Amino acid sequence: MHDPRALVDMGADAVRRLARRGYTLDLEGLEDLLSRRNKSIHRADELRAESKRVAQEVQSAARQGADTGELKQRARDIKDEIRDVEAEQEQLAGRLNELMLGIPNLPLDTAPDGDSEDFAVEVRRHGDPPTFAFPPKDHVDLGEALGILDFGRATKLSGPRFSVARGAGARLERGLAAYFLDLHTRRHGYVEHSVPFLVTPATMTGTGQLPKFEEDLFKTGTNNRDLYLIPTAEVPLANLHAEEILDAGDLPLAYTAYTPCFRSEAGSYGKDTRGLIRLHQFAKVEMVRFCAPEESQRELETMVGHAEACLAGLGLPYRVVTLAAGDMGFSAQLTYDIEVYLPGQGRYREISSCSDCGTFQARRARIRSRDKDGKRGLVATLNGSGLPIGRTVAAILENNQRADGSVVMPPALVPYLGFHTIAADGTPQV
RNA sequence: GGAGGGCUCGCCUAGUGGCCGAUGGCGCCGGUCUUGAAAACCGGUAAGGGGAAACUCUUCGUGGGUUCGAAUCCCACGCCCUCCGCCA
Repeated sequence: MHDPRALVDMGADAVRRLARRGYTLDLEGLEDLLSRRNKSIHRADELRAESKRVAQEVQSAARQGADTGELKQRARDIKDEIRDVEAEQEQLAGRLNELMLGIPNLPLDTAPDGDSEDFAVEVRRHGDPPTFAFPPKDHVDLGEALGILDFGRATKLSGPRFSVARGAGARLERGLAAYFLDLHTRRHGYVEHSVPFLVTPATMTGTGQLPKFEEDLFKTGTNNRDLYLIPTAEVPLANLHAEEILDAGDLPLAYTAYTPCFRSEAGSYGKDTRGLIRLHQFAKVEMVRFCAPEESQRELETMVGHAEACLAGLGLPYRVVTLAAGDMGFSAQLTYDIEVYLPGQGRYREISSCSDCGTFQARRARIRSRDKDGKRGLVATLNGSGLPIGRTVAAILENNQRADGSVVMPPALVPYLGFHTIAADGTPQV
């Protein structure tokens, strides 16, 4: 969310930047609504001040034994008027809030033009796509042949877009999670958290999923409580400090959590229906950082580095791209995607998304800081995947497959797995 | 699910209808003193809205209500604690 005043002051520049992501800002409408709300606030303030004065007069009149009947009547009249003005004020404030909650973050000018992934600009590449002396299989064929992935039974249990991992496959998932968490906590300075997977509407609003994207979420309504399943650990992690004032000296804060993620994938019918790429439930290690707003762009570079370290450590070829202004998430002002090479598809696919949200989420969730001089301000929030387990499993299987159908594990992972190869029959080779 | 107790400005705490946006202590910040530090003493120290500013309004868990006037009275809800039941 933006400060409505700041948006109005930015004027045409705000309109231009929002237009880059396909949002048409009605600047005059906003200005008008803001000024009407402010006038209403001012009027209500005046009336309340008057009402206080009259109450004082009643008291002093009563002390002197004078008749208070007339004064009391006047106070009652003022109260009625206050009621009316406050109702108007509430209505205007509600409309303004609703409008503000629906305006996406302002893309930085460093984000390229465009409205889809086709306009992403490559920043750098790491590693080379492997070459095979045989036609490489995709992770579904590999995983099912090895008996470590079972999509058929997942569908039996829950319908499409779910997965079951078995034996060495399940162990691979668990090992990856431990590997990523160790990397972030021991080498990158993140504090590991274990967080709720069900959160309130207010929490979902803090990070920007609500009110606009409810259809992307799974919702529960048990015992008259509306709770949503988290689509990413970014939601509980970034909201940890909602309504708080952090000590500026403690920044930056770096948090990580390993959680399942639940996404309805509404509107993606027929897209990536095969395999581990797009599921209703997947597991992910997430990174979240809180920092001073002026540090956020540098912090984003740092965080991308942490995500890259995950891939580099596993020996997976990847590239980093800057997302186009119109392709970024609602809360982001700049996003880098990391794409891993998938031999089964013969191309790079998104495996991590690292976003600088500036103060956009902090204003929604009211996450502030106070420096030594007592000066208060909003913090900046950043989030990045580091990394999703399913897509990483797919990348390892496809990149490390051998002609006989066996798969070699990345050396860095061996201590976490207890085996170095998954044999063609699915047996882990110690 | 049942019974009781609680929720005040970072923490603890005073406050049972008006001069209370709210007492005191701790903590924190600044100053005096000191070679420096500690101690002592003095001063400051909640958040938010509106306003260029002066200033003003709101907030004592949340929402309603009574009243000219509510931290204080009434109602509902939420959260926390203790005990009972159930449960991983």
